[in-house]
Amino acid sequence: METVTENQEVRTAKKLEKMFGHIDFRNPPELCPVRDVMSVASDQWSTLIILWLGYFPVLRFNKLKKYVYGISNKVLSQRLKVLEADGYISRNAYAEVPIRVEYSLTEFGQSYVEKLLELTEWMQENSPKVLANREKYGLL
Amino acid sequence: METVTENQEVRTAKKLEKMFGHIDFRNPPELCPVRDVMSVASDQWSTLIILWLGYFPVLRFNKLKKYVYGISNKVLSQRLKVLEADGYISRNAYAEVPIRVEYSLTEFGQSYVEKLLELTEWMQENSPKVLANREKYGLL
DNA sequence: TTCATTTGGTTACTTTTTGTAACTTACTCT
DNA sequence: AGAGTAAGTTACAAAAAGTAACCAAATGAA
Repeated sequence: METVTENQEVRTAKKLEKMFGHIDFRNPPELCPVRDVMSVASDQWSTLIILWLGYFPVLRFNKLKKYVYGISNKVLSQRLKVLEADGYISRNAYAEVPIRVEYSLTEFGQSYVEKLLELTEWMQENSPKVLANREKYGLL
Repeated sequence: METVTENQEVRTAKKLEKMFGHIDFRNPPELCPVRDVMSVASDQWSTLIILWLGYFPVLRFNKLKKYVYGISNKVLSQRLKVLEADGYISRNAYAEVPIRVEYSLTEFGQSYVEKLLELTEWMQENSPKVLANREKYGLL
């Protein structure tokens, strides 16, 4: 089992240093809002919602529910509210009957989905490794 | 309120198409393991653990608990087991008294932390916007 | 006229996941 | 003998998530 090389360690440490300075993750959430912001945006359901809104420019409640397989009305509606409050998505309701409500990414949400796609891409490439690791670990 | 431009939409859609093809997120988790793999790795506590292990090459249980502010023994121990099973971290126990257990990233974990750092960097840059959005939304 | 249908949710209730804090093991130091 | 230490575990309480029934308001069908 290889340990981390000095170079790798230093490189990563410098990056983290630059990013967090003195307000690092050791602080409680009140003093480290990044933690809170991140936990909303990278929540399992939120990421799926955002990915689907990156795929289709506009989606209505029931379409979202269909694409985000397995989500409940309750959680979908909660997450949409929070994501709207945080500025990732916008909600537009039209006074038709039955009512029509359209959700879409804001520009800010667009910029986030780009990042999220990179992470997802990594996941897509590497999930076979993870599954293989799980198998191996299961045998121990 | 700007809607998404055609270009942006098409670009993102192509990326998602390339990435997921027919086994997309509409499928239940059994058929879409990426969802499951991702929900483990991007869990709030897991990301903090991994970031800290990217910062320090080796950390013992109680140090991790100190850095990952607010985590409980129970959850820390659960997450460490899962992250080990998934291949991100390795656990080395030394039969001293009291026992010494060292956690560190595997090479695979190193490659993940790089991606995670990019996302975190985006969060660090953009969390002020999110906080501002929340304020604004709160007034409505 | 009465009844079923539609969308975008909400509500009450159950189950699962988290958090809290006390406890454990095994050896060493006072 | 009693206290301390590291790395957890365990029992119990609180919070979050899942389930499924319900709602409003108008439209179309019987």
